[in-house]
Amino acid sequence: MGLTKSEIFTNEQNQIASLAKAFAHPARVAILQHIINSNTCICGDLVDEIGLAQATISQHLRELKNIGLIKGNIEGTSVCYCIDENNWTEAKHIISQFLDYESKNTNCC
Amino acid sequence: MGLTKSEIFTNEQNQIASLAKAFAHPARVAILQHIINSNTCICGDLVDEIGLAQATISQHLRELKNIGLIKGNIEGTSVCYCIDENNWTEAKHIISQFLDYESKNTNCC
DNA sequence: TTCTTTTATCGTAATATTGCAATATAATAA
DNA sequence: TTATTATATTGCAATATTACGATAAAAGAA
Repeated sequence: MGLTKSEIFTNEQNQIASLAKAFAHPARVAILQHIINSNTCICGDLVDEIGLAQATISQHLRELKNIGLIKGNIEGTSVCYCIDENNWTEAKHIISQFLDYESKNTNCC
Repeated sequence: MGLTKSEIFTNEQNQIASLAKAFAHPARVAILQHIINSNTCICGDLVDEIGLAQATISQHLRELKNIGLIKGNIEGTSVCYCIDENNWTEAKHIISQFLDYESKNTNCC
């Protein structure tokens, strides 16, 4: 047990859940907000601004990169991270569509 | 370790992460979609329609109820679950606002 | 009352996540 | 070359999540 039964759900359900999981930790939310709001997006800056160890930040960055929300460009010894705009927009659409429902069941509950 | 350091993040960051966590499992996405799309929202129907044990569905329902996305009304021996429209709308706004960013850094990366 | 139905909770095993020290890797500087 | 700097990876401990059988609780039926 303890293993999510992905195979019994639709691709859409699994995709929504995967995207939501990327946003489901405050450190990753903070990382994304920092990348969005600052003009620089150097990994080391994130370590300074967020109070977590370098290894931890790097791990969260990898998760965000794996799901495609950010991408990293090597600049000398540093890495500049930024939002992958295409994937971000797609993610926004998928989640918005899921959240955007018009109530039909005014008689229920 | 293994404990999220909530205290180093803003309330907004923690709130976004908590909401996202509710959507971060396909079973909960499926439950919400079923509640939204069907006219009935009886717990037992969800157990039949989704291929998970009754205890597991009940556990997911509790998580969704705890965060306020759904509410349950007792109807005889069954429980009718439905979306908490006010909280759902609020959650939608919080997440949409987070996802809705206009790119400023065309020169970055 | 007892039986049935429905949902919730408990207990537990398996797996996943979080966090960090230590270390490895890669690029540049001296 | 050897240092230095920045990031990634490894390994591990602590905690959280997922899933389900067993059982409890609550309401109605017999």
